[in-house]
Amino acid sequence: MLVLYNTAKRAKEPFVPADPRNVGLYVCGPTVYDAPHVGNARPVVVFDLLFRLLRRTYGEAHVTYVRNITDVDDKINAAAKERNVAIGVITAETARIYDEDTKALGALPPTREPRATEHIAEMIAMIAALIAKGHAYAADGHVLFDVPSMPAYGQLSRRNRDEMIAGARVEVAPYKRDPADFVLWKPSTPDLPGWDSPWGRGRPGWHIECSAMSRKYLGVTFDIHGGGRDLIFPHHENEVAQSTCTHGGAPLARYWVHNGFLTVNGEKMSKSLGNFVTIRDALKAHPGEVIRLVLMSAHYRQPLDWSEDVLRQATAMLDRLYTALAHLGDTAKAEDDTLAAPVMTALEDDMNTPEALAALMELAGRANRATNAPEKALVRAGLEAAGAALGLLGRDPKAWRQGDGDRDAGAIEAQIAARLAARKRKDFAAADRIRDALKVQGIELEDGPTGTTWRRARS
RNA sequence: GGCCGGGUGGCGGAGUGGCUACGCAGAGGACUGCAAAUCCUUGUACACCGGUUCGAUUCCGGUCCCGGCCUCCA
Repeated sequence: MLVLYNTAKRAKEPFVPADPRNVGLYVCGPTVYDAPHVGNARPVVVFDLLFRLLRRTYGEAHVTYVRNITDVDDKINAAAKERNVAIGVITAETARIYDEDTKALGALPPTREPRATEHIAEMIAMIAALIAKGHAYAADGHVLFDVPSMPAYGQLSRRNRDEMIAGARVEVAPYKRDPADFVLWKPSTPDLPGWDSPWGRGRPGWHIECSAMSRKYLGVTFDIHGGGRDLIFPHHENEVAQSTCTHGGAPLARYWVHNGFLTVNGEKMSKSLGNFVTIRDALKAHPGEVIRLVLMSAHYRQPLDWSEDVLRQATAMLDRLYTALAHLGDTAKAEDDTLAAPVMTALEDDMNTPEALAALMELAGRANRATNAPEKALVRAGLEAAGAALGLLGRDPKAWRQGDGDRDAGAIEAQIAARLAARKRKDFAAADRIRDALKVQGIELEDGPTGTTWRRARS
């Protein structure tokens, strides 16, 4: 039984889909104006984990995961202007990088990745419906959502209108009837992207795309809406307002799941603070699997501090796991994967990845202790099932330990053979010289009962 | 100012009203020609002050500190 912490209730709840044959998950995706950083990777990994969990429970064909791509936004316009290239160049390039980076982190592609610019008509229709129902109004070329028209506004983020107005740090635009009103549509000057609409040529506000696209691909009410916790307000609150008012009060999402931040020295990693590392740069120094494991090393709702030390620790954990797999040799896995159960149970408890990883490490210990084939087969089945649930351990242990570029393998094997010969004639000094020479090159030797194996040391 | 989170051993990080996960690092032992890998053993932890309780790290109240949202933000 999957249990999730529902932000709307501020409590853990059993997850029961409205229709188990058609489970819907919507996650706010990237605004494609700049290469994503590791903080942006956190929800990618967290919701990939949830996607895997749902698919495992309800069947791959019965889960729809939608993650949008926001390709119309003022930051994109600014980036295009700054680099003096067309907007389409920026969005295409950034979307490509995002795709490559998320793939490198072992994230499955979502079922759908709709783009905002391809759903302008749906947004216009929704805005028109909101105006018709008295929840929005046109003013000065803009269309605004009329917050006072919705008494329940603020439930998700648990803040009321008065507090927001009192705490507002921004000047209220003159065309707003109420300070809390937010933009659904805004006018575009000729140099900016724009679409014809009943309110003139313009472009959508920030929140409306998610309301329009989730409706189109998942329906009026769907199961889970996810994103970073910084989206709770205003983005998700406003999505709720737009969608429920368009749909006569039908709720937007039944469960809301929000991930905590990645921090650096305790502070949120963000573009504006400048304390970010792009996924791309992180991948230059570490395998994607290491980064993925780091992002799972803390519970998803907790802050997670990004540092060299956590990367080192995640690398050590993967070394241990892949060494354990190697220890199982070529024993085929058993049919029975019940040994993965503790990992699954931990994941079903609001995606408790630290506990799941602890259980996984215990399986590694068991693999190392296993002496007979039936037990090895059982442990392998457990490790593989648990690895698949976590999106880890998909590589060949030998490839992990020795690296993909095997260009030196022949030379290394030759050195190992020479050392073996030296050991046979008890010339340990010569044998150790060979081992030390390899070590300088980052090659570590391990003598086992079935011979000597080697691996590349990782920092 | 308003609203939210969080403070766990050298480090990362779960969890629990009483039996102190897991990993990394450290120590001792086994194995090894010596190592490495592996196995076994091992350590003083729960911000502070009160309260409830037979008993609190875990519940309640307060204090201090850190972070987040209220503006673009995963």
